[in-house]
Amino acid sequence: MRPFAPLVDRLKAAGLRPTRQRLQLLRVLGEGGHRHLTAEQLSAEAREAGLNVALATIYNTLNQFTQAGLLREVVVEPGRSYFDTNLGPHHHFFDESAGMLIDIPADQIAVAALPAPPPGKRVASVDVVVRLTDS
Amino acid sequence: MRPFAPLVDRLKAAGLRPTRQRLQLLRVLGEGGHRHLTAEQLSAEAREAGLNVALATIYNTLNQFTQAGLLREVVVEPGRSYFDTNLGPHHHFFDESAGMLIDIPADQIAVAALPAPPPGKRVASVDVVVRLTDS
DNA sequence: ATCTAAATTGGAACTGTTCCAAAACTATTG
DNA sequence: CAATAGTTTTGGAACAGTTCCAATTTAGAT
Repeated sequence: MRPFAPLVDRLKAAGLRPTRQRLQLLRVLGEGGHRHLTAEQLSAEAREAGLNVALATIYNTLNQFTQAGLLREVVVEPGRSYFDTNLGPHHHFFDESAGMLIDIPADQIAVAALPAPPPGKRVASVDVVVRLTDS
Repeated sequence: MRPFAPLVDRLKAAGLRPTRQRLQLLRVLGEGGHRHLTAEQLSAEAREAGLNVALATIYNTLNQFTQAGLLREVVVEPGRSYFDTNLGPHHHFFDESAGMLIDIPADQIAVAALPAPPPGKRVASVDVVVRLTDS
């Protein structure tokens, strides 16, 4: 059989049908540790890997994966979304000039004493972005 | 014709010519405490106030003010920028469903033990965004 | 195999923002 | 306060990233 079995299970567990495109993209995303990719970057990698996946599918898939908890969206720049394969608790350096994100392990930043959220609301996430410039 | 004097000074101090549009927008921005506005929102407020300022000028001005340190840009949503009139150190709640920002005073969030930035880079800012959803 | 619902596709549409050349303005100088 | 030079403003076109759409293809169940 194919070596896709674990990926298939991963998609099924997330409530997503294991289609060819989703499997291929999941595999590309999983290559080489934790990564931060934009839609265009993923599209380019898929093309390099010989896959041909429509850009609309890239967007659909990234959004579905995010919704399903297989990815996390990181918003650091207006007009562009990054998708993070690191699902554990952590934060980010953002190098604006390079447009690159670097993980910061959660235990290296202590966020203490969060004020209570407004009534009727609850905290969904706490995102810390440390912006970098050349020095 | 002189209730504008302090605003004129503020612009000059920032190295910006005190043009009619910049003065008018600076005044709108200064009304009613600290605020978080998008370009469209500022444009709408200006229109309501009877000013007519081109959208391109709104964008130019917001960017110039940000550059000059009269505003701060807050990135919480892909595809839309918020501009913050609160220049002091602080962080934000972001209510995604309402698209609204709420200030969190700096002393209510303790960010400790930041790791060293990569070589050749320095920390430009530390932005904490606490995302809210309905509970 | 057949069938139905879901996913993919390419392209058009849409949103927020920036760019552009022309016109209007601000500051300076005589 | 007039002429001038350099900025700023303007409306519209252009642009980037993303979403939408109708038609086609595919997955999973019968």
